[in-house]
Amino acid sequence: MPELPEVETVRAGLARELVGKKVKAAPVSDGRSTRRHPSAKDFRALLEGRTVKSVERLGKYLACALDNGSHLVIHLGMTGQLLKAKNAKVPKPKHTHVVLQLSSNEEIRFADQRTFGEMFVSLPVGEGEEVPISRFARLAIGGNGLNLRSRVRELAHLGLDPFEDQVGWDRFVAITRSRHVPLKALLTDQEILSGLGNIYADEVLFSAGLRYDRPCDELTTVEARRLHRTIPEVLSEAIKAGGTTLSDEMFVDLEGAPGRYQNQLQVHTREGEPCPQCRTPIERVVFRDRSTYFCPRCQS
DNA sequence: CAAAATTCCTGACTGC
DNA sequence: TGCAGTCAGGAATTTT
Repeated sequence: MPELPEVETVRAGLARELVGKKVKAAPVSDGRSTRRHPSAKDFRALLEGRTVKSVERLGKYLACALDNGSHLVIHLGMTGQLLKAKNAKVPKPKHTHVVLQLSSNEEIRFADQRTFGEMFVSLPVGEGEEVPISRFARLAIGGNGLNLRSRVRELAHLGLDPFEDQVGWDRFVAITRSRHVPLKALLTDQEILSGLGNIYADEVLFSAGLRYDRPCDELTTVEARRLHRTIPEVLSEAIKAGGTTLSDEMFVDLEGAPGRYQNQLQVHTREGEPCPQCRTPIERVVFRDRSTYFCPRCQS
């Protein structure tokens, strides 16, 4: 459930708490969270003793640059949480799978009930090594060779990030015409656009006045431009509100505080409630095995 | 090749 | 009270 606004909220917290600190030890109690490494030992060996230089975000991924050129990459999956603790004595939350023990004696705990999330250390890209970048990511990277995609090979496949890669409407319109899928499938395909998930795809489509099942290559130029403009508008409002915490209370920031954007959702999780624009009841349909909420009157 | 379906996972909730 | 069934969905993998 963490999507771009939630991940950005966590990034800002990590930038405050982690930058300049050394990871003394990183014990792993559930290897599923470090599954990209052959064993938890390998993960620990690559991370322990390293100092964090910066914390970046691309799509729903976090990448902490380390002092030897590696990156600690984190994805929260559905239920992943990063929680700060003053010291090791503070009781660990349920489902804590990895603990970053810092030189300050503080800890960052990674808890993840459903284990869809992960952490891994990405080794530096060698000199002259070419990282294969997808067609859509190439549109995003432009002439920027310092882009995170070229420094972290595991993130090279990610499509346009609405904030990290700001493409003009003409390029965006071309992207909407490059595939023939329902609009919501386009918005949530991380290899085309990165950062949108089920919640914000619904919210963006409502704000743009477009139905989830419109074929993406049949939008008029005016409609595609409206969509292009709406994406960063909705996401930046959600970031301002600290992200969305639904009733499962799975998303919290580093301090354990929930977001506030759930109070501003226009349609998502609001089945049967009146549309904020026209008072028509919001509908819920199952689309591609996921819930989709929309206004049948305002969205076409 | 693109698009759609399946799989992973656990806790909350529903109905009997 | 217990218990089987259902639901939630990000992304890798498999199938069409």
